[in-house]
Amino acid sequence: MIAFGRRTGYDIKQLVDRSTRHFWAASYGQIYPELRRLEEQGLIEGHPEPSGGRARIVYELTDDGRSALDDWLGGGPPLLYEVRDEGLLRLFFSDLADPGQRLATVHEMREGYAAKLAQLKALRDLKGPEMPPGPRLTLELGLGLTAWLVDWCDETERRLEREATDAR
Amino acid sequence: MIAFGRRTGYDIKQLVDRSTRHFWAASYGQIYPELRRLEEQGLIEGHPEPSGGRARIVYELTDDGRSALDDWLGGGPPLLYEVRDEGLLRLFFSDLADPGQRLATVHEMREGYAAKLAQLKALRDLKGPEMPPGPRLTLELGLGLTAWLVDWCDETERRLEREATDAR
DNA sequence: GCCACCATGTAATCGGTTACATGATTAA
DNA sequence: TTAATCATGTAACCGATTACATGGTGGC
Repeated sequence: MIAFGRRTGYDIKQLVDRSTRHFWAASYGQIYPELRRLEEQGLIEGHPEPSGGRARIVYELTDDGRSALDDWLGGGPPLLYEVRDEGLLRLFFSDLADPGQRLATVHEMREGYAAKLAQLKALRDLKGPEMPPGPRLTLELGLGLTAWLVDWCDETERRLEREATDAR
Repeated sequence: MIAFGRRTGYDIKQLVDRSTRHFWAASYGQIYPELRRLEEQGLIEGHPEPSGGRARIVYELTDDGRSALDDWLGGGPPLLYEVRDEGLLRLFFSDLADPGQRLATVHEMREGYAAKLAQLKALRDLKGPEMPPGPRLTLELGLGLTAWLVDWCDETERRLEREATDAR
């Protein structure tokens, strides 16, 4: 985020929430200590620039930081990929509950995915078409993927309903 | 997992790796201490059942455990949903690298998703059609979702290649 | 005899969240 | 004047991973 331009910790938090949040979140409790660590390592540099009487530290990338970034961008070690989806967990164990419960769980999942989809759409409409290719691509993927999830839930709900009536 | 039948910690680890791993992973370092905590809370009960000279503790659900499970299955608090995808992170920041890098990143992502898809397919072929509906549904979703991701990467690779040649 | 598998566990550490504390600035 | 926003930070805790340590069993 700092490589895109000089940033405060606060800036970074806002940016993350408006861009990478759906596949990589961050909290203040993570950001501020990390900024200190990165500065100790000489990868970034903080400059106090109070705005009025309000404390403010703007960070920028050092040459070392830039080359560390380039290393990471250039790839190498396998890419981390992790998902935690409690809805799916509930669905997995749904054979342990009464039959109607499964349909309710899928519906709950659908609501969750739909809410996420709405957030991503709002983001797209807010940022508009003047986005750089990188952020644009990740947003497009997020929109497509989440829409797929909503559709899957819809189809599965219908299938479960059909099966339930067939069984009668 | 214990609700599906009596299990050792080792059993649980194997099961998780063969079923929920793609949306909810667990390690020994998490499982064994958690079994102790659940027993302290009276939700499960461990019975030492050595197999030969090999130590072995089989756990089963108590009535309290069963009703705690039912509460969770019945829903309530919003479902946790978290993703960490380093490939997407790299793609997001790809405007900071040279143009060709983006294509390489998308390709790397494709390889990762394809590997995951292969694992899920192996799981399906292994377990076959005699799966209960819950596990079957989550596996189907995993397969569909991961296939969608592979397709997205393929399409995006083609799009980026086309744009690169058009620009010349 | 050896290797894959069964089986249990812990110590160190990590990455991260939650909740709190503080206070200035700006726009309605 | 008051609410939203800008801005920094920490303490307590949590959930989890990694790496290690140990040893028995079963099949080739």
